[in-house]
Amino acid sequence: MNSIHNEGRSLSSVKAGQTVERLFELAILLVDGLEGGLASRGLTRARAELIWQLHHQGPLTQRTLSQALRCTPRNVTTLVDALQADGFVTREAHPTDRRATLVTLTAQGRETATEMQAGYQQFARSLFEGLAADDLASFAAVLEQLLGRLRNVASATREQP
Amino acid sequence: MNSIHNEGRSLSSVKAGQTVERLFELAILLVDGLEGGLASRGLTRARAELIWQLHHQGPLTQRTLSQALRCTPRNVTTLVDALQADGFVTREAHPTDRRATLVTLTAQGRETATEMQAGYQQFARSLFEGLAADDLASFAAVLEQLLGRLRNVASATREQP
DNA sequence: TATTGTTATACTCTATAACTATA
DNA sequence: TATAGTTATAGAGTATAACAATA
Repeated sequence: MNSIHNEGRSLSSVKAGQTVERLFELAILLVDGLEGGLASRGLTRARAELIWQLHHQGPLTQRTLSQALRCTPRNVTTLVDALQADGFVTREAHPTDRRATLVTLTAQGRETATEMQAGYQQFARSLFEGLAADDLASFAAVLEQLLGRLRNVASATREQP
Repeated sequence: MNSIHNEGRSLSSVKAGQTVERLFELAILLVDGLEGGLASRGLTRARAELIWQLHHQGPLTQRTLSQALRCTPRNVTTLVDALQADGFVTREAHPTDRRATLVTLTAQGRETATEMQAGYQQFARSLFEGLAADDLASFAAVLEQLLGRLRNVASATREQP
């Protein structure tokens, strides 16, 4: 008797658990796939994110980069060192603040960023290829809801950890 | 004129790109949230995954663990060293193969695994709370399709990198 | 001869703390 | 005094290669 009474709730609960499992699996596959593509260009995820920021925002100080990447200034030093050694970025003098350095993409860095962007869009198209527009739209809508909840949790956690 | 002709395809393409961006954001939030919870128990993601395997499959050799975790045997040595030092696992003699060691959860390890599982289910319920069963079902269906594609890509990449 | 786990070594990401040059 | 970036040091995950004990 209880089984009938609880059926809806139990099923939803099980479904929710399974779906979260799938979401985690998806997360892992996405990140792994991304890193595989980056490795073939001699990049790691952290270094690629730095290039990505510069590509979208133009030259930035290391201070700004450390905030954009949510890591310490010391960490940015290491990343920029590596990217500079591999020819992706240069350190330029800041026009008005002699303490700061402007990290700037080289031609090679810009080319790499452009390739990453193209690969990303190609990946997006192939992932959803053949999916009905309606299905994509409703999937995206639920995804947006989930993201809203998660962003709230994340920002609350950052403020009061 | 071209804009009308291409509208459907362009819109889908844009939507696909946006949705992939959201998927990546979701992946990051999921992993970050997970790691926050683990850190409060003195665990890292890699160590938690090892505990998770033992919890679901019982005592395993390090060889088997290295395959389950997709990392080198050497890496497993480091993880087991750390987990053993913190009291989560022990190394036991293999009953028939004197080369192998069986990594086994301690009482503390089992308790931690149980807590992780409870937290995971709680998280799953709260993430989907209030979402209509239909929406959840169709979301899960699309998710399953995407996973199918990604798994193919991933396994193909592993075999011919 | 093949397999299990280890020592040795190295690279990457990350962090805190102390310090230099500049604002 | 505060800020930008560095040196110094450390922990964690990961990898390859060489080696021991055992199968």
